[in-house]
Amino acid sequence: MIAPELLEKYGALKKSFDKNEIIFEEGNLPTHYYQILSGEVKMSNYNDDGREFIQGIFYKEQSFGEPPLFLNQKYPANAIAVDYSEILLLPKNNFLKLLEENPVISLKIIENLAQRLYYKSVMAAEMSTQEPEHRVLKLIDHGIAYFNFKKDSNGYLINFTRQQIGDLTGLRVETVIRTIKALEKKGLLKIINRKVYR
Amino acid sequence: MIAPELLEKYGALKKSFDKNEIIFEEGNLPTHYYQILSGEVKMSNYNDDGREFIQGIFYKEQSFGEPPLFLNQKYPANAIAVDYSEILLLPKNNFLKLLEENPVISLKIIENLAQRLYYKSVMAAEMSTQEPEHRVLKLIDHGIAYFNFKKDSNGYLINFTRQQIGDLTGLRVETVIRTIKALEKKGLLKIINRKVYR
DNA sequence: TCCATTTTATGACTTTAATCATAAAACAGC
DNA sequence: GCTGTTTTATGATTAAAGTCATAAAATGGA
Repeated sequence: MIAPELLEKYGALKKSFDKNEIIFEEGNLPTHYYQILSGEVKMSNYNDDGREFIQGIFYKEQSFGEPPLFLNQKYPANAIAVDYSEILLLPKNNFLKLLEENPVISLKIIENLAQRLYYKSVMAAEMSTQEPEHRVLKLIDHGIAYFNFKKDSNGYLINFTRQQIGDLTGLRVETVIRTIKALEKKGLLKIINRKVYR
Repeated sequence: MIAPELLEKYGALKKSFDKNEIIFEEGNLPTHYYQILSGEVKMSNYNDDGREFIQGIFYKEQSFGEPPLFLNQKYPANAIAVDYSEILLLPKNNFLKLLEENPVISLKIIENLAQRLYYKSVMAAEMSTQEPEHRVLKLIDHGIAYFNFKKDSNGYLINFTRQQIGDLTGLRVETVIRTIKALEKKGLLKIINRKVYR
């Protein structure tokens, strides 16, 4: 969301991450601003018994991990490359300097944080209701609006695995599979050779 | 978090709300920036069968409802006065003008949004684990850090009702009551004539 | 001070997602 | 093309929070 040229002007460097490589870890202090050039990144937590919760998935041109950067707090989650990804890293001080010298960027950051807060609010309310069908459908509809789902003749292709949907909604895979089938039976989405369309 | 004098300079007006009075409603478009002078405000959703989910509780000097204001989106939740409250209202355009002319305020807003996003991330991960004891304890510990809980000889007094804890964590009252008792038995908190201390 | 409402509390029962087991289909790397 | 891994799938069982019923204690107005 910040022009790559501007980031580079302030000293941002490109770094590549292999599939499943860790970009930063929960508990560490932030040192950089991160913006994706290509690929896909997830932020997630692992609880005591190894179960994953995905906070969010980010794609090209998106940034991630800013909140702790602004607050001088430890990262509340890990950032992991889902695919091979190229990311621009700008050291914290340079980033703050960039913001200071380019006030219009502040508004961009505000809008971005506002957007993410909005998503979390909607999902939090949805997740508290406990009904799997609600949770899954809300996630899918949010994904259509904000992730890069593509539309074809069958509708929007939801390119998440059942496992990812589970990790994003706090449900188990089996429950997601059954829920998706139930939603299909109700005509709320389509399953065409295992792929989900809405 | 923005100096009241500055808000008034840009035309903010004080408005009073009675206990349980609605400040704005889910589905409406934002028109103002809101900042609390005194009292207590909650933002919450009601699902189909009337069950409440509290997104957050705000106290004096705090602002609320900004994300949709920046995004031109409908409010995802209601704002309701928990007690009689006095609130400064600044019309949207004046607020944006204030921001534009006072760049240092932008950083304040960013920090505030970052803080709220941080809370939502932590709670989202916690709520997905499904374990009531985890959820309740995390909420309480967050409250100690960010709500105005007061410390006395017994520890921090958690001045939430069991119902409020339930509405904030997505648990039923009975479950909260039983969970709190279980946490007391484990020595993780104290119950002194029905009040919870940590 | 009295009364209505809210909050806390407890027990019995039910529902529902998690868990466990198992397997076929699809995909990815060599 | 073969093989190991991931993803989707289904059935049986279990555990745990929700639900329902009921009530005592506390609180707040009139």
